[in-house]
Amino acid sequence: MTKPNAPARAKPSPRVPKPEAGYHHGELQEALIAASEAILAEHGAEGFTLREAARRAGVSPAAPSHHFGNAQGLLTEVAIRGYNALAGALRDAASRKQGAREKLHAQGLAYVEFALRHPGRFQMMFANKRLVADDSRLRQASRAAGREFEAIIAELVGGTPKEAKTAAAAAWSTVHGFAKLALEEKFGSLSSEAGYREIMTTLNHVLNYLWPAGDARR
Amino acid sequence: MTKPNAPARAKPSPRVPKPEAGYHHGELQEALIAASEAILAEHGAEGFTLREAARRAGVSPAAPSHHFGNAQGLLTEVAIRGYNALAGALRDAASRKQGAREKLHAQGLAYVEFALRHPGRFQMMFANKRLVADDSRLRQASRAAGREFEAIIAELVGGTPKEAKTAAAAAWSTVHGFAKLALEEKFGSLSSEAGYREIMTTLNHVLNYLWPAGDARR
DNA sequence: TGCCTAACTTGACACTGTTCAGATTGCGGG
DNA sequence: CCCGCAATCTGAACAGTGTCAAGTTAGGCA
Repeated sequence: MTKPNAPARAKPSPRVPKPEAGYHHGELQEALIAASEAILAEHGAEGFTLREAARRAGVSPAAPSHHFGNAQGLLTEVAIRGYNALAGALRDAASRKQGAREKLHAQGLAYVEFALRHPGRFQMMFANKRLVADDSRLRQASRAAGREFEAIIAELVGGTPKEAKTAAAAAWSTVHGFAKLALEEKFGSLSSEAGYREIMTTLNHVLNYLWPAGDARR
Repeated sequence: MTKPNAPARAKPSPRVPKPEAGYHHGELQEALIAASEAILAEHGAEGFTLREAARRAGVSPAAPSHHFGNAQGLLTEVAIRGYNALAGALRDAASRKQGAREKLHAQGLAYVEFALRHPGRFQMMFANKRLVADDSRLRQASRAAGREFEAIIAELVGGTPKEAKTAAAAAWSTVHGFAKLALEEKFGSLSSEAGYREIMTTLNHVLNYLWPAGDARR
């Protein structure tokens, strides 16, 4: 029950080894990442444990070090994928709308929704001390996600690049702060789906307040 | 060298016991809280350890449990004091200015300054999983700090209580998100005083952008 | 076929938070 | 004055953590 990869039907492709061999797991990197994401989903960022990830992947506690160096290395990989998923969600949300303001609102909703639906992963993405903070791929993934914002912002505010940068910082701060405060239950309980929806409508009001329709700063 | 309280000169006041007696420390609660705050200041929220706090207070690792139950209890006390300090900083900042908009800007700067000057304490205040999240005194302290915002916001936006609540959520989200992102170095390095000042001017731009002088929503 | 090397295990170490029985202390009541 | 008792703190233990060095296995290439 704990192993995520039930051998429903052994893949017939010849080069994929059986996932449960003794030594030589074969796909340990992927298995460890998947296990880590499962732990984050189940127990949040504070509940992650390298040994538990190894346990779920069916290997000894020392095995991950050969692939990721240490726990920070593994979590960095998880965070990179998280940023990629976030960037995808932001891009998706914007692509479904027309007009810069509508795109930005949709991105804000998508950002908070991502945070509330995957709290552990989200918190870990922004837990610099638990990651290899200066990893170039991590920084790149983070900046790529940020650029999804900046692209829409530039479309919305026009103006000089400096103005656009300010507006992007403002937008990111708003949705990030809202997500963080919501996750700490500062806007009410999150345990029920009703509470979740209430918080999302509060977010809608906030976005309408800070980025109104006929914005003179446009 | 690790003990913060060097017995420079034994206080002559009769009722204060010597701080280094064997059993019966006398002021253990305060000593543990002070030690915890020192650890947070030196090593951040991730660096806190109950045993280290006990060590600095000159006491066995089991001693704190008699006063705070467990590590969460001690950290909850630290967080309460943090919220009180934050509320004081917000009140101070507002009291130095005239006009609702100026007060709000000053509060925003004070909020971020608090976060950047005391990162460990700030992060711990919002680390629900490491605190007794439903402690009534903690909730009260948190709401008291929030009210410092709401008071100014109500003055600024007027309108219905619902509008004021929306605006307060917007303001808190903005400064909280900015502080969190700044602490994760998403706006540049924080290691130098120059970087710190640059980030604070960015915050100024953000505040001017989101709450401009001649705000039509006022 | 045989061997080299990457992949993984084993066992250990220094930590962590928490529990529990017992030692110590000082305060209040006689 | 002093003595019992409750509050306070210790010491040792336990289960669990991340990481390292050294040993073992097996996949694939010569």
